[in-house]
Amino acid sequence: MSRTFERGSQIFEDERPLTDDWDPEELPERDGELGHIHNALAPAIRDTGVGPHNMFLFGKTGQGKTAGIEYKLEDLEKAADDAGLDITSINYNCAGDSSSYHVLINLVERLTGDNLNGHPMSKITNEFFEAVSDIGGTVIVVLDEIDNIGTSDEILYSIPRAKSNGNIPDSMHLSVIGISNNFKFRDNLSPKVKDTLFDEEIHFAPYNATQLRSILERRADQAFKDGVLDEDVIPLCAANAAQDKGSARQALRYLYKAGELASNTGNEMVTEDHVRRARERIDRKNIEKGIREMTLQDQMSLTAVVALEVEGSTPAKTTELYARYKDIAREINADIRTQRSLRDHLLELDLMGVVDATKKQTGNRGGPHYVFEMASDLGMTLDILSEDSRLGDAVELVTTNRSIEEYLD
DNA sequence: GATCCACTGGAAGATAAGGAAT
DNA sequence: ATTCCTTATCTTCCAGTGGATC
Repeated sequence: MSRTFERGSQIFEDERPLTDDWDPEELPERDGELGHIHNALAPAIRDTGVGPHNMFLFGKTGQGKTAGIEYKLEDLEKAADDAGLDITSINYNCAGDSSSYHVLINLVERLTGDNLNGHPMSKITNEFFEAVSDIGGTVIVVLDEIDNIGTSDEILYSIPRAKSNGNIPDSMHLSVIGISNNFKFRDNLSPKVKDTLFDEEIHFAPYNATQLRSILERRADQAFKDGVLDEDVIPLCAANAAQDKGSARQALRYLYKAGELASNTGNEMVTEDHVRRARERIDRKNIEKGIREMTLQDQMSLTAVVALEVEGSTPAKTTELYARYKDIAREINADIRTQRSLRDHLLELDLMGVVDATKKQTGNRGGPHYVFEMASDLGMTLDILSEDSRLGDAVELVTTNRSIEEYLD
């Protein structure tokens, strides 16, 4: 069977609004947060001696943090033009930089064209402030995904203090806006950075199903041809994403994939069934990626949860999981860690969203303890784990145990 | 209501691996 | 090649928690 490539689509009018790098024209679902940002930026336009406040935006991925700040900065620059004020924003994404040093080098390269890699930190810092001084007026540095710099947070300290340290002229303003989806990063920052940086902390809470629905509707309007979406398609995508992470990005992926499935198979309508299949594929990809990137210890911990889940004995306590974990580690000849360590791994898996950890205060012996169970799809997880070259044997053992038990029943 | 117990959470120190400096 | 530094990951240890038990 041979297919010819065809121009145009029965389904899509314009696919761009469904992709990650689309800049939305409005964000009504984020009115509250945008209001906060507005207030924090407002001093720049008032021009009464103070620059815009430093800000820290945090919230999980796909909550409109980046889109929100870009949206307000655009507003601000327009207002500055009208008012004849000199305001410049520098947008920088720290993904791929592992320290303040890297970030500064790349910022300097972007501003001056010189790559100063290898030079001492102090020279690079000076070079950066000189470049900023050349721009003059009000300069706002936006550092997206700032958590990548880990604990080397000098840059977050030096930018807010630039004026009082005499690095830039008194006549100008320099502020920094940090964006992060990692809550731990915020807690681990050094106290002096917290002092200087957090004039404003703005939290982006996950979208609920209704909000996701209106976001999807707006994008779908532009992306799809009229009337090709079954009426349940958008609510289903929204509900699925809301239940999981509350991420707009995720909801859009479901919708886009569903559209592609319909388009590729020559259907004229996108149906609920397409959404279901799109979701299965995307979720499986996500779980696969997550598991592949785990350390062996994480994978074995997960296998232990899977094993007990298969037997129907979840939610299970740490001790029960530890016994199973030891069996698994022995089976594949891996190092056996302590129970304390396993607990940390299990809690780590909880953060990733693969398993669910619940803290209980009751129990036949009292005192606090955790119970763990699977959060992601058991069948898919089992499938993916058993494909692993090393863990496969252990997984087989787990499933064989089940068949023996079923036999005994 | 004192004591017990299974578990937690945090700290301190050990160990290994990777990178930079010498 | 060797030494030093940093970072990540574990282990060991132990006080703290709070319902169960006597």
